[in-house]
Amino acid sequence: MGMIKVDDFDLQCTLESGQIFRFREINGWYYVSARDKLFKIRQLKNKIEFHGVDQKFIVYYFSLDEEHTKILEEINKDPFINKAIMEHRGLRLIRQDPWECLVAFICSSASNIPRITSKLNSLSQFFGKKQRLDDYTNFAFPLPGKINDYEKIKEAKTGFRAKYIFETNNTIDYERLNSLKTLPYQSAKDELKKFNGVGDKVADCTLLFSLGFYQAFPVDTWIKKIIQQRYFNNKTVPNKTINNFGMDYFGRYAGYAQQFLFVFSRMNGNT
DNA sequence: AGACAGGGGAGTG
DNA sequence: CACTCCCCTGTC
Repeated sequence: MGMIKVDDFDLQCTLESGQIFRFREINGWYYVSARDKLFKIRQLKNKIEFHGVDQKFIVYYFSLDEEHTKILEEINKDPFINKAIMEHRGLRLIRQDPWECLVAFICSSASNIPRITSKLNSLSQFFGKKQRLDDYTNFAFPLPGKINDYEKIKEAKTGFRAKYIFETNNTIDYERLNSLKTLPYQSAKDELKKFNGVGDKVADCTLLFSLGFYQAFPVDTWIKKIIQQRYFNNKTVPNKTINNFGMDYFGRYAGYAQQFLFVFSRMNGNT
């Protein structure tokens, strides 16, 4: 158990911003599954309280050690992004496990959050180890190599993504994933895109959420919508154009800008 | 009730 | 680049 004082951190906004999928709120606590870890956490004003992992992990996982103020200053390029930042002050990027992150975003294609959660929980249940915290039971996310039964993967309702997950599981390991951290952005992205089921968006999510590439600017339909509306005079442009624009305009922490815009766009509906 | 789209990607042309 | 299909589920 532990308790930390935090500044500029909003637990709920961070957890519910579409970065991670395996968490659940019970009686004021968030129970969070992160690869092989299961912990619970809650926020009371500027304090967070947690059980199940040590403080070092919490600080790392929720990016509490970063120069947050400086990052916000760097991406704060205009009144609109400023508004998005102010409305969702405390939103942080989570530092995920790269393997779980990659599979999660392969599952995300043409899907939505509840269904992604369902797929990941089923995969964990079928291939991972059972865990318990208080009266809450869940399953650890299986290691690479463990998600090796194609029929079971289908059973997790992964649909056409089943073959992608199966192939990726059989060819990837942590050494290969972690080695991507040392590559330049574009090379790391190209490497990820070699996996079936991984295109620009899934690669960028994996790079941003789990491999430390803060310049990555994932383009999904929400980001496409808001960027076109605010920066392209509401004209339809290719995703590649939006990707390039985001990285050029917001700079080395473009991924943070993307996260604020994503939450802002979703909160404000599809108008 | 059946068509349709949903926080992409691959395979075509 | 534009277009279609991919599996599945909830929705109108």
